[in-house]
Amino acid sequence: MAEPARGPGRPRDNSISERALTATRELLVERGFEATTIQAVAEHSGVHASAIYRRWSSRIELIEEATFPGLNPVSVRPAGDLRRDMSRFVRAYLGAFSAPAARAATAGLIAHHQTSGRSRPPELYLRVSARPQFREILSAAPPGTVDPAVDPDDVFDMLLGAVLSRTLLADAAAPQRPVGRTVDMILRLLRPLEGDGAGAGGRQ
Amino acid sequence: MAEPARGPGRPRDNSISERALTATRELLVERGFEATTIQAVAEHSGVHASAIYRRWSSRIELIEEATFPGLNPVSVRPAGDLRRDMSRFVRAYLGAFSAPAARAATAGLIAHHQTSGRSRPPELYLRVSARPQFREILSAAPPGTVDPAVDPDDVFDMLLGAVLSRTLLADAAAPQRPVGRTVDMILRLLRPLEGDGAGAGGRQ
Amino acid sequence: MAEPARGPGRPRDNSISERALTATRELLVERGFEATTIQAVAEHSGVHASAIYRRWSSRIELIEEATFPGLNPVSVRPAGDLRRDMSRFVRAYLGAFSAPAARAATAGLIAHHQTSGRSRPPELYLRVSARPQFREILSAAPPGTVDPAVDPDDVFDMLLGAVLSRTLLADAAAPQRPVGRTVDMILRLLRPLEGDGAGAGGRQ
Amino acid sequence: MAEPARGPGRPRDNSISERALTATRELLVERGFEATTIQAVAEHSGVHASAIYRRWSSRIELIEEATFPGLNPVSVRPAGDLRRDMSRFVRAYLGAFSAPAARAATAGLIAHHQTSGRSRPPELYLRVSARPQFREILSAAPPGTVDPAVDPDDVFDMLLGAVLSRTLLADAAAPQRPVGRTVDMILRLLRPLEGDGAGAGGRQ
DNA sequence: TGTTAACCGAGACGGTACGTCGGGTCTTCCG
DNA sequence: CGGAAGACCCGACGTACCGTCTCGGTTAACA
Repeated sequence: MAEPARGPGRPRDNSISERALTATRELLVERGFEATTIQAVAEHSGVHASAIYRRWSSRIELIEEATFPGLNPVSVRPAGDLRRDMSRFVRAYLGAFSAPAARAATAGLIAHHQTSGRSRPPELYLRVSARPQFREILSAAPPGTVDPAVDPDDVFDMLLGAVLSRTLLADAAAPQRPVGRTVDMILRLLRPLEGDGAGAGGRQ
Repeated sequence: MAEPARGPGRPRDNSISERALTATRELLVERGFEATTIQAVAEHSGVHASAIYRRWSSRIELIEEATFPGLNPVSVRPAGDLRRDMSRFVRAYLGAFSAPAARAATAGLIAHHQTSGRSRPPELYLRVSARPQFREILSAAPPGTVDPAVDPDDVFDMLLGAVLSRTLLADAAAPQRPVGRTVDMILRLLRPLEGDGAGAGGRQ
Repeated sequence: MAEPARGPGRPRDNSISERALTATRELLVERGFEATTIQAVAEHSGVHASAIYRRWSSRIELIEEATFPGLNPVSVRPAGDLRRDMSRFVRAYLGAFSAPAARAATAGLIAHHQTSGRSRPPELYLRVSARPQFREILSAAPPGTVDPAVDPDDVFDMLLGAVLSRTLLADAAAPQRPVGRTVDMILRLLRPLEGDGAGAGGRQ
Repeated sequence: MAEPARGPGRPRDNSISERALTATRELLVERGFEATTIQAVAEHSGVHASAIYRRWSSRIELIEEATFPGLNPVSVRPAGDLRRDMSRFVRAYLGAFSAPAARAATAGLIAHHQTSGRSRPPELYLRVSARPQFREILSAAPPGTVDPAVDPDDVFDMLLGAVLSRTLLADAAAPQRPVGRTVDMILRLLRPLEGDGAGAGGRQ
């Protein structure tokens, strides 16, 4: 967004960045995270490796930008209709991780960030901007729609299951579970208990 | 399990395997998945690298055996009390992933298996023997306790969220969310809808 | 020499050339031939590398100009007094190589010119204008002073030993052998043999 | 000489060392010192670069061993006949530097050792074991043959001129000046002055 | 009591990727 | 047009792991 300052010196050739990012995504899909080395990207894209190092300080940063550019996967204004809002949110949230390259990269990125430097918190990719958004949607829901006894964070963790099970674990070739089913599950979790609330949940 | 044939020749020194596995776990915790190389394990354990290659054909196999030996994380006989059975199951299931070394290895192993060889299906570590077990518990529940409209696989995916969010994303130093909360969530999902069942779930 | 045409446009800043050459000499002395890269000169002098490339087409040319500008190390008119003429010549000749920067550069320049391009003949730095001059001095010597059986080139080669042993091989910190000793050696070589000339030299 | 200890572990493949050294010499002659990189040696010899790094810690060490193995160029027992002894010595000494690969490497090696580390003194290649040897020959000469007023080191420096002028400066294709001429020059330097010794050389 | 076969350590081997640095060329902005 | 800045391709550098291999030297079970 916005040209990068444009000072003196030869400007960067944008097509080089694009070629590198595209090649990165292709390699992620075709050969996987481990094989997506800077050398391989250079060879596959025709860009010289040093031009890649000039832009990204490591292969991790390259892969991050190729798969999660900007890092703001979800941005939905709640309208007050719980099912409708949730449906849009889940669709957008899942969408950020459903691109083939993102699917191929997520586990590797998490593995990397669990350890080194902790430059970015490991859960960045999955929670950032999404968890607050999720809470916002719940706040906007009509009174009586959401059980106040339920912790939104607990529900959000459940939603993560749907995301990660599709992203990391499901066979890439298999058909994805439809999004609507996941929304139903979330709504089930939020629904207030009838009667006295002594049914399933309540303790602990 | 079962001694390895025991023909002529010098038998393997079991203490070497143990030292290697222990060092592997220590390195996973202290330095993370990427830094847990065979060379590092050799150096840290005092075992020579070739003795490690004699036992495990790659660093991935070494890490797998060090963190998920046997690969049967859960084994619970359902007793028919849904809350009680589910509580024991979730506790056992989470337990398999809560060891520090397993936490440090899971993402890396998933990343590896997403691609290469597909020797083992990627979701192995998380579903194997657990998904059928989960269904079994639901089957054993008293009639009327579990909504027949709910797909057990959808619920299981939600449970994965609780597992993975603790395993991969949460800060290792932060306190873990208590297991009971997760069990409540699962039971909420399974609870039949009052009235006609056309409430929250049903469409799509 | 002579201003460079002075057409339209901004004239060259001469101080830049000087700063670069000075920095080159300093780097040669402080860090040696290999470390005297164009990048290092740019950094050390505050002159941008591209301004250096505008003036010299390679680092070799830069170093050459910094250490042997003009390439006419010796220029002595012989007066006919052999010892006096030779003394002045040797002093001037050695002087051309005794500057610290020249000492540090000579071997590297020779190594470069042995191979590449042969743009300049490799022995340039050591013989050009000096070998003819040397012969001239011998011609100007009074008859009977110089043995006609001696090949001036052979003697000049010997003189090179004194030069190179000081330039390339002697420890920079060690005291230099005095010039007079070298002159004595040269004169010994030139002195005619007494008697029949059947003494030391003569055959071959 | 003498097998290299033969400890445990897989022994080194000697043919690899030989192939590398041979390729190094070939590249020195054909492409020169600067182009004799470890990569080029690897490619030209078919030996993998890592096998080269296992034996030599830098390209300088590789080139040193390829051109001056053992570093004892001269080893002559003086017999007491000055001309004969000197002739054998000069022949051997020149021989050490006359191999085409040595000619191509010497200047570069000197340039390198002038600076870095000073692991080996720069003049090593030219003086080691030769300067003492030279003095020994002079000592063994019959009395009256060598002028005691002459400093052997001064004479040796002159000899270096003959060596270096052939090694570094002469065109590789040109015919070499015959060795006998150089021996004559040396003997001229050593010859005692007739009469009182106050002739050509004396003081200063 | 030997054989024999597998173990163990050590370390060489050909590979691949890493990230850095220097080389020259070229392109842009500013004075 | 000169000068600073910096991107561009290129290639060498030396390090670290990978997984395979060949050794010399144990160490047991078996004949």
